Amino acid sequence: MARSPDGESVITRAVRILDAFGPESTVLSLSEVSRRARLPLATTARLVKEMARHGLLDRDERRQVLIGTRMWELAERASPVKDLREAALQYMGDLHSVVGHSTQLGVLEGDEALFVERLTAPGSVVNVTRIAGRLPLNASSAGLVLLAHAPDELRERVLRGPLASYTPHTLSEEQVLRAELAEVRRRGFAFCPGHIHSDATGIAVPVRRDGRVVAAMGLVVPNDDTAWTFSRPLMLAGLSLSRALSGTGPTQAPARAAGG
Amino acid sequence: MARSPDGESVITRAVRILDAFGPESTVLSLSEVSRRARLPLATTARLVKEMARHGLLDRDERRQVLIGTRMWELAERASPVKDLREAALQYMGDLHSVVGHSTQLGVLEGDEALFVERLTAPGSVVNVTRIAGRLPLNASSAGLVLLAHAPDELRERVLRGPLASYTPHTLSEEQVLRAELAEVRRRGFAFCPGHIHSDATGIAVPVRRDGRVVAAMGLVVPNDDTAWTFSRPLMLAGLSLSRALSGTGPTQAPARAAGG
DNA sequence: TCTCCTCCTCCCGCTGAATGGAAGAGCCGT
DNA sequence: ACGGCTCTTCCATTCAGCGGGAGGAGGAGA
Repeated sequence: MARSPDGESVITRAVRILDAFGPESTVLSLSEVSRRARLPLATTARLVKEMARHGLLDRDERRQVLIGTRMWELAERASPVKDLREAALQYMGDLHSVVGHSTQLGVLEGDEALFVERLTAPGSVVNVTRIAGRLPLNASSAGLVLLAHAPDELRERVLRGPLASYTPHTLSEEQVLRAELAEVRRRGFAFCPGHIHSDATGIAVPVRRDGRVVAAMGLVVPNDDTAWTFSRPLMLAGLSLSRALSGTGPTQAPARAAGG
Repeated sequence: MARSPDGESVITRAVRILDAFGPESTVLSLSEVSRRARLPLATTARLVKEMARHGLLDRDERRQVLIGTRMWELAERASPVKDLREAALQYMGDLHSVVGHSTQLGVLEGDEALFVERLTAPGSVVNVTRIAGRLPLNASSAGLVLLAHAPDELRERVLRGPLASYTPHTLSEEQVLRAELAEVRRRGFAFCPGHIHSDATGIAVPVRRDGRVVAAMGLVVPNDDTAWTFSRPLMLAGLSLSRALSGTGPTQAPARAAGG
């Protein structure tokens, strides 16, 4: 939408600039931003200046660029995720203290699972998720739950699209995945032994607000015979959280179907 | 910077749209957004559509507009506030469990104190702060600490500017405020009995990263003779948190001086 | 049922803000 | 001193953004 050769709107470019930052790259030089965002340096400089003027970005004493506090404020003040996290945190805490393994909460964002909250157990099995981190829908237990209850259009798109694979156990074939999604819906939870890491089992249940699945709460436990036993407390916690979310809040946490 | 009569860039308008949302207005109709952002309806519609395309905004089944999850992700993934909150939360928790009153963490953002974390005590005295909420620098205890250690340019601007007043005890005169800031620096904490609400006393200490004040940790306790006694545990918690923040992290949480 | 109102989307011609190559200034290590 | 990096500034070009207004959809009231 811009008069540039590649035809992009200012907002697209601004998002690309914000996207240049990540957990491993919180502080970037202007040219690093330019390279990561694939934008001409002059354009990057102008946009960064403008965004910094509004506090979306910040520049330290060395003129390095970082995400601004205002960005956090705008996102936090009115985000539906905030309600969800606050409501979920106590139930996640209870669950975490009972089962003693990593507990996490994921929502559907684009065509992936976005993890919005996590409680880690010291010395637990490997856990690749992190707050504000993403995992493919077909590979993670939370992703399977979200995918199983997603709008048809999104589910079909993901099923047809390329499916990520972490281990030999990852569900990366359409028919197998399709069958498992039906099983997840029937059984009420997703059970993923070794799907992401061979030593870990992911289990996840749907979290509903007024009947609609808005998130998935999950556990990461050791991949052994006892893994199944964690499904019952997890399901209970999921039902409790769903009950707490339903009926009261005017705000709906939407499961976005629209892609990029 | 835009060709519109009022001369604003696209980014300015986008921020104005995001600013239309708040804790009391998380879900808005398009025309409400248009009115709050003071933008023509057609312009608002176009920008909202574009922003929703990138997940910065979302639209529910009734076409109502709300903040998108992507917004939260972009802010959370790389924000310096994230580090600060995560590091602070355990010390705040300890403090909270020892003193049994509301505990909060504020940073300097623009010309105000922005509260980024809070632990509330059930049945505690009134506490007007909320997460992602703001208070004037001269009125709140956290604000006084931040102002006392702010760059000269910012401090002088605030001192000269209009000073908010909540109660007769609010420091709303330049000379009184100036003297108190010196006292805050000397004494090491801010003590604000009845400055915001006559029943409550705010106390706050600086939180430093590598010597630089990056935040203020505060308590809200009853406004009585015992209030002073809370200053010592608070100072201790502040020193512990500062020590935990210093020396390790590569990221600096910048105290923005530039205004809007 | 009809009217009135508000809500929203789409159309479309105008125009000046955004663009990005290039020039130049600064900084560092060799 | 020099090559290689950084970043800022300049400026002619031009198309993305603009927003008034038409028109459709939906809901409340009569």
